[in-house]
Amino acid sequence: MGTRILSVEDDERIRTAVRMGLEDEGWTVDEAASGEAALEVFAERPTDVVLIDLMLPGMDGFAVCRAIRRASDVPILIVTARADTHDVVAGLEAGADDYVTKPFQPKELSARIRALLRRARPAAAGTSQLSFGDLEIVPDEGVVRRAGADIHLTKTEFRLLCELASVPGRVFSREQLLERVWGYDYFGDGRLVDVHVRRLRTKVEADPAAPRHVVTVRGLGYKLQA
Amino acid sequence: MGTRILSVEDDERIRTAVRMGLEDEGWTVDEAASGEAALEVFAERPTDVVLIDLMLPGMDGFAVCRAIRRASDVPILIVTARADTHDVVAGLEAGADDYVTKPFQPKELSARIRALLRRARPAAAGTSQLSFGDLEIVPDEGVVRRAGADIHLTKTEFRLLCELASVPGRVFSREQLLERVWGYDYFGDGRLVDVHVRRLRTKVEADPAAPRHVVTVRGLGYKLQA
DNA sequence: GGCGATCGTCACCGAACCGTCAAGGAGCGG
DNA sequence: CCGCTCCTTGACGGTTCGGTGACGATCGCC
Repeated sequence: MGTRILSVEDDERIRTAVRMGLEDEGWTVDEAASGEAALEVFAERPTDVVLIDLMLPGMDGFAVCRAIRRASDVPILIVTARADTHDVVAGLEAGADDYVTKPFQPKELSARIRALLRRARPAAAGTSQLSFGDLEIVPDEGVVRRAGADIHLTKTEFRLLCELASVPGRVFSREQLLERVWGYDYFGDGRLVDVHVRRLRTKVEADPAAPRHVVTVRGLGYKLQA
Repeated sequence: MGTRILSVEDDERIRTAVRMGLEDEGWTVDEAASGEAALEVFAERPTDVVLIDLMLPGMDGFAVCRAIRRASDVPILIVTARADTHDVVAGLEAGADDYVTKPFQPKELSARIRALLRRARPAAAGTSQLSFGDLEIVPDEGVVRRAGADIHLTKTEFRLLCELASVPGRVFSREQLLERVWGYDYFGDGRLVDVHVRRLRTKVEADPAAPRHVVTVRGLGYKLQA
């Protein structure tokens, strides 16, 4: 199996208790006592599930959640003493998949983690194809090449391209792109996606006026194709 | 967009309360007061999320959950008064994705549903694809292919084609098509459907003058065939 | 603190798309 | 063969939608 779980929790007693419960299930547990440490661990180790406490020294749990979600689709479970509905909603909006309030039973935590794994696993299996005709995407170091030549993309442009590339040929609506590229709680101008698509096209397309890769599907959204 | 939620709950007051909360989010709600009814509704309608109460007359919530899970990957959320850890674990083991205990806040329920949709959508979407001879319909990509070549359809044309394709060979009257493609409260020119059928034919048919797929049934309407 | 890169917003434009209409056919019954 | 009904066809304004260029705010780096 080799399921790795990252537990982000500043209270050492709870952290230990959580770890023992999870190890009883046969999972491997990484730990972090702060948000900053969590992001570091997450970047270094392959992680299958993340548990986050909301009350952390330094950056809070919501911020950690958003930061991780920006980089990955890993299942995130918030584990916290804050049971207020407002917090639950905020946590889920920040990209978390589940929200458990302390005190909780280890059995319930494990069951919820299993439920998340069950759903996440198949999705993680599909490794994204990263070549589209003369277009080549190299996720490490955020580089895109066309016909062998490096193209510099900004962070937003790159994320947009990666999102489109995640399911080649599939149409993504503007809402989906806003949600997945810009963040879950985005409210703003309706033209935002269009503008970035345009900027992306001027760099990626040989002839931006006649796009061959980043194609618009009127009334639906955009898609990427070879 | 048309997110459909099936709510399985025998207490009418709670059912109504749940429905109103969900409809506030812009979702469409189907309801069932028993497990048997739930399975029937589920088989008939496209469903994006299922909410299940554990305490039901006849077959209980766990059984409903397992039955649905056997047939589909649809996200399932258990909503119940039974807060015991044992029940939570049993529910999740039965295939549910989340477990919420009453009393709950509508906001929290909605947020949890959104979280489920977020994760389920990409996986569940790649299912539907239809073929009619040399004609191939791919709803996900908003694309129709004939003999491998992409054909561009407008949104209305595409919806019209999908509607006809939903039951191949069956004749759809103009009223039915107006209702299902354009909306329930449509009043207007009687020739609207004809015109769009024509536009559809010029794109989809090899020889628009002698349609082989989109066929007219005089006095009744149109149908799609191979 | 200054400067360039990047980002989000806005107003405008052109093209695509839609709904309507009127003028032909094509089928069908008498 | 005639006349009726139903369907097809071509064309035309109004509207919606996406593309475009520009502008100010913000960020990051020096």
